[in-house]
Parts: sequence; C-alpha cells; structure tokens
Amino acid sequence: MAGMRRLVEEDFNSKDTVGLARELLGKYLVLGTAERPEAFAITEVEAYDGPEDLACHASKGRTKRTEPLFGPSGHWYVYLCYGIHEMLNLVTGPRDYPAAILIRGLAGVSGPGRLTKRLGIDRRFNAKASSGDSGLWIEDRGLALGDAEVDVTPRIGVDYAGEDWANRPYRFVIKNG
DNA sequence: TAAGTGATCTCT
DNA sequence: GAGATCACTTAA
Repeated sequence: MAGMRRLVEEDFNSKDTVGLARELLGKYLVLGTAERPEAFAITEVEAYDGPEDLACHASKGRTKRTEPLFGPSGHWYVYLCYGIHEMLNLVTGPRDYPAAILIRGLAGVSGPGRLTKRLGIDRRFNAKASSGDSGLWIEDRGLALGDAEVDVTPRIGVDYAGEDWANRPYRFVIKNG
C-alpha cells in the first residue's frame, strides 16, 4: 500500500518527546504478523519527558523496572499499574535519555488498561523492539492531523508530580476519536 | 466515591 | 520483611 511505512528506532530517537507524542496521533498500532495484522489508529497519548519530569518513572532513578526507559528508542516499556493494568509505552530519545510515550487510547478502545487487555499486551513485550519480530509495531499510513483536530491537556493521574509537571500540556487526544 | 490488586521501592 | 505508593477500572 502506498504511503505506508513501519516506523523504526531512528524515527523515535529525538529528545523532543512532546513533539513525537503529538506526531504519534493518527499513526497505527499494529499487532500480529505481516500476513495477519490487526491495526488500530492511535487516538490518545501522553509524553513522559526525561529525568527532570517528575511524572516520568525514570525521574526517581535507574532501577530494574525503569531500565527500558534508558535503552534505545522504538522499544516497548510495559509495566503493571495498580496491580491490575498493563501500561503500554513506546520508548523515545537516544540511549540514556529516559523518555517514553504512553499509548492511552486507540480507535474503538478508550483507556490505557483496557487497550492492553483488549490486544492481549502484557509485560512479555517489555524492552522488546517494536517490530514484526516482536509482533507489535507502529505504522505511518499517511494520515496527518491538523491542530484543529487535536485536543491538548495535562496528563491524567499525575498530580503527585507537583504543579509544574502535572499541569504541562503533554497529553494529546484526537477530537471525536 | 471507593475498593480491588500486586509489583516496586524505601525504609528497617 | 513491612509499609507506602501507583501513568486504572468498575460498580454503586
């Protein structure tokens, strides 16, 4: 199909985490194999931007759990939240720059916990590359969104991070998505 | 509005 | 080892 491209590590190597998050809207999360792919448009994301970002897990240091955030971009960071929900994040930025984009919603699936459950994504994907080999990757199918189609808000559930970081406009949602 | 649920991290 | 915390969801 023309204008369709699987995104790779280099596509997410920028330190402009917020810009990458904005651009991830309208891309497709694809699950399965090249023969039998299941694709979902990404409708809601949040940026977690580096060691200074008090809402980013990596701001509390490099631990066994947060290790994937410090690894190469274009890999998955999947962790368990509230004992129940698997959260799917795409690592961004160069090695040793801990940043990621939380994928919070897909077309037809609202909520970060619900989308991983629906797609059967869990910690087996943690630290894996987004690729055909891992069975989970991102595609650009040529859809571009104008600013009028995108809502920008503070991130959800990060009040603990203090006023500055909690209020930053790091969440992007497709309107009517 | 509050409970459920368990990995992770920071103390002791 | 104990205790607090947590990027959520569901039922009421």
